[in-house]
Amino acid sequence: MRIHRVGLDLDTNDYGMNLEPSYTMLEFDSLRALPEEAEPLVPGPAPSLPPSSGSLCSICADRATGKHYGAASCDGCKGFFRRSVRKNHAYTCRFNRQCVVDKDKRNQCRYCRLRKCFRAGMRKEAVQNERDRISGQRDGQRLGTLSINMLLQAEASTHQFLSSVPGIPCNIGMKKVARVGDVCESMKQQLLLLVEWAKRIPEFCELPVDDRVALLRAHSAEHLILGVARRSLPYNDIILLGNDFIIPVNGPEMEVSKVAARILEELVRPLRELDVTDMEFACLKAIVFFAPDCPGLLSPQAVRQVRFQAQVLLDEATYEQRGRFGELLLMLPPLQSVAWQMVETLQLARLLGEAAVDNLLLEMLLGEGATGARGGPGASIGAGDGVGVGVQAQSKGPQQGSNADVFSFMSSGDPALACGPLGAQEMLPNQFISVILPVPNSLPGLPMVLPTQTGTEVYRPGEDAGMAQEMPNSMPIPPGHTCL
Amino acid sequence: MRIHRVGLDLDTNDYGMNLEPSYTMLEFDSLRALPEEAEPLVPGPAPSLPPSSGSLCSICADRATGKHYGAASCDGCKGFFRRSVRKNHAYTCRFNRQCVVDKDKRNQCRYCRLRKCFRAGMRKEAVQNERDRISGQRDGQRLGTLSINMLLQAEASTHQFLSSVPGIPCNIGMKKVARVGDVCESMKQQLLLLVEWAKRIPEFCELPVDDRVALLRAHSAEHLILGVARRSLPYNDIILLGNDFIIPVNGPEMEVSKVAARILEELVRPLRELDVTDMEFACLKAIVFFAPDCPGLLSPQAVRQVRFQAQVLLDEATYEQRGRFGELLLMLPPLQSVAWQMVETLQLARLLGEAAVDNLLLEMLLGEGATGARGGPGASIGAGDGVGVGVQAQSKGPQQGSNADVFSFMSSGDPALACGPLGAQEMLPNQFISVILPVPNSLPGLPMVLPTQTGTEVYRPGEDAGMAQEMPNSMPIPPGHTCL
DNA sequence: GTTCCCAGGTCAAAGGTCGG
DNA sequence: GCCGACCTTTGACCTGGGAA
Repeated sequence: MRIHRVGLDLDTNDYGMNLEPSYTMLEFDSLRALPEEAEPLVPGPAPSLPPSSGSLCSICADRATGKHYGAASCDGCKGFFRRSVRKNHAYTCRFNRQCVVDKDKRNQCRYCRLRKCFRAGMRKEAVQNERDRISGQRDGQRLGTLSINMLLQAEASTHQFLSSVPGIPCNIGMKKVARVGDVCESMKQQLLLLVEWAKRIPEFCELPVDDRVALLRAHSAEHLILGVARRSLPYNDIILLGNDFIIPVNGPEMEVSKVAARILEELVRPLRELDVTDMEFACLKAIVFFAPDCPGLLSPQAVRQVRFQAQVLLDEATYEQRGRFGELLLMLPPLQSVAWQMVETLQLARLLGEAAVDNLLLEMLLGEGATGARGGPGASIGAGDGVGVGVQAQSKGPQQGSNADVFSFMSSGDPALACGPLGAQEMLPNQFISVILPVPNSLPGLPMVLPTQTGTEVYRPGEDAGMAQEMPNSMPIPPGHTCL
Repeated sequence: MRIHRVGLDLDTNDYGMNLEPSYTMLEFDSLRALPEEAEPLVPGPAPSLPPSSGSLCSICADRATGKHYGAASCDGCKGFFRRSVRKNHAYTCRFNRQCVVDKDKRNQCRYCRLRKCFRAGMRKEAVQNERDRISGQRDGQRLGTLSINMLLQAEASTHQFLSSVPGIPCNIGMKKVARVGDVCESMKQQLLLLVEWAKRIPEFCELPVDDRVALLRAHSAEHLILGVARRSLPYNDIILLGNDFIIPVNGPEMEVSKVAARILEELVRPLRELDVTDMEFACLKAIVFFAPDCPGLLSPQAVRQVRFQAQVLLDEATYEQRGRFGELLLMLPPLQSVAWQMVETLQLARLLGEAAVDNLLLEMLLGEGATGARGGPGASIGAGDGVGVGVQAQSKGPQQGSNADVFSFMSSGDPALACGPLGAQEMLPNQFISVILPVPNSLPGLPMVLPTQTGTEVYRPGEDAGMAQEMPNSMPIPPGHTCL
């Protein structure tokens, strides 16, 4: 703005350069050469002098609304000048370039009108670049196909079984200290909820079944820890399990309490200091889940894309606080570290006969052939010694009767260290798939918030792709319509 | 000048504006450039402007009028931020949320402008309601002292011993395949360079000595992997060690090659796809290094602040590409995972008697009482069985003769799993400290890139703070001026 | 007291909108 | 698609309070 004023005369000069020398309107020129006080004089044949009412448009003598682009002008000439300059219009005069430009006839010759704008002192340079639109339509945060709302819904669906509302502290004096069996039971519950959660993510459902299994196995321990950390946000010296048991940092089970202490110290505390929100948690969970490094993935690029969307969603959900996005993502290495210690502890407890480890836990947390074992502690303890052959048939989960009967998930005799990053998917047991991928029968009627989306319909090439259909809002997924 | 102008004005009169705009533009530009350039030189009413380039708006690079809401900014961005916060505006980007925000284009996307305001450090809370001021809210929000240039310099200092320039592929046909001893030798070299690197970071030098030791130990394995991944960026089927040996993915040492394969697959490949820059590497290294979760830290908050600065630097360095910052940070969990597998492999090789592991490696990679062991594979193998008591005295490192003689780093009989997160620092061996913390004598004369900065001078409250002095450019750190 | 910094505010003149 | 009456946003400039 300041520069405009300083350079005003010079700016005007420039306009002279591209005007045709054949035409001159000397009377106007002489006016322009004078200081700006001369402007109100109306040039040319206009007989009626402007009385006293201040400002007339120096182009068309209409009422001026102020100075625009260097000349007192009306809104019409202002807009005309802006449009002409913006679009770089090149008009031609159909007559003799002597057209009268006044309020009535100003639209009869654009060439002469624009020329008069310049002569009145309007400057090209005063027209700015296009700006952002004013009328904002919120499109909601969506990127690709992933949306915050969808993640929040998926998250909400896993809280329906909770006795307490997350984030609301309960009276912990009422709660019992978990024994090893309680811990395992809670873990199993949470793993089943993780499967339910994943099924709510359309991007997950569209993956090949082997990839779905691989993703579910790969970071299940981290999801358990993430969940317990979130649940424990209101507390200081205990962590709260999903089945309402607690683990005190100074509890009787040394190893377990040490994991609890790390959860509190390395996860709960920083998360509480950040005051992490539901949206952020939802994004973090998806980021952890869609790990493209997970071994044996058939379509790692698809997974990478989903994670990319999730991390950009988190970025956008946190952009109001500098550094917040980074701090949240930097929770993930300690999350991984704590998760591995948890698995190690579980492994140890199992080896010492302290814990009867459920098959689902065996498969998802301690199983080999997937990331959970590779490089993690599961690799070092118990994986190379025939663990997992002796099978306990248990299906005491309250939710959808687990039809896992017998696992025979030992396949290669490799020591876990030697487990390569690829080629693991073909040894996934069918039973495992059947455990974690049942059709969700009569899910509670969570409204589908995205009406324009195709809901949870699934494209299954070669199978029942033709069955894909639009689902109405607020309708539960019908029985038999599989997400997978 | 005035005559000139009049002449141009005459020209103005009748040229059609549709003729040869390019010519005029050039003419105009040359004219207009003069006053603009001359403006700052005018001594007249100029209010003591800082003549140096110090005050640019950190959002749009226009001239800043001071700090506003936490960030150096111009009046435009200041007003924009205030209006946006006051009215609780929710903008939408019409493009890809990557819009350039500079002086010319700052009005083209309000979403991206507001986002950049936040990224530059503006805080909602600094905008007040109505007229009432929040008393005593004079918040420094002191942005740290960490700078990209300093990190780049520290990084450069560790490349001085390299035979090949990083990033430039060499003829790998000339290189020898590493045997286990070569690998260990390279690791030791790199660990010593890590110590040198750390000493170049003033923030590191200001930490208590115990914290310095803890940080050096905590993530040394990750630094080795990060370094080797970077070095191997140009290659496909080998990784390149620091001592110029290579490890092929299909080499004779199965376990080693498997780690190499993971490095290539999970780190080198994504890093190459991102086309990671030196600046980004430097930031990542600092982010990994300053890990506040590292156990036994006396001043975790100080470490956390340094890491915060580093991650904000990385964020700012990657601003142009949406999602890039997140993708870079998401390299860290696989880095940790691969590092642990590497340590596990080393541990295994040592137990099997295949490798003679140097004391430094023992201490920094396999040592207990620090993060390296906690939750990682070092915890599962070899830590609980008396390993580490039998000590080999080796000091064959070519650089600065390692005066590490005997370690006795077993202290508590705890099984590794039980290693608590706190209270580990008092059992650090003095020898270790003396190995890694010598005063750097006569460092090579790397030019100080930031002339206005205070170089590497150290503020040491209570000690020799008075000695802090401006150091001239291109002057090596004088002998006896310790960073530690 | 004086100066500086950074909150607040103002309003001319840019911008955009959208029925005609 | 342009026009232009009508509305919003921008930012240069200003005021004032508190701290040094």
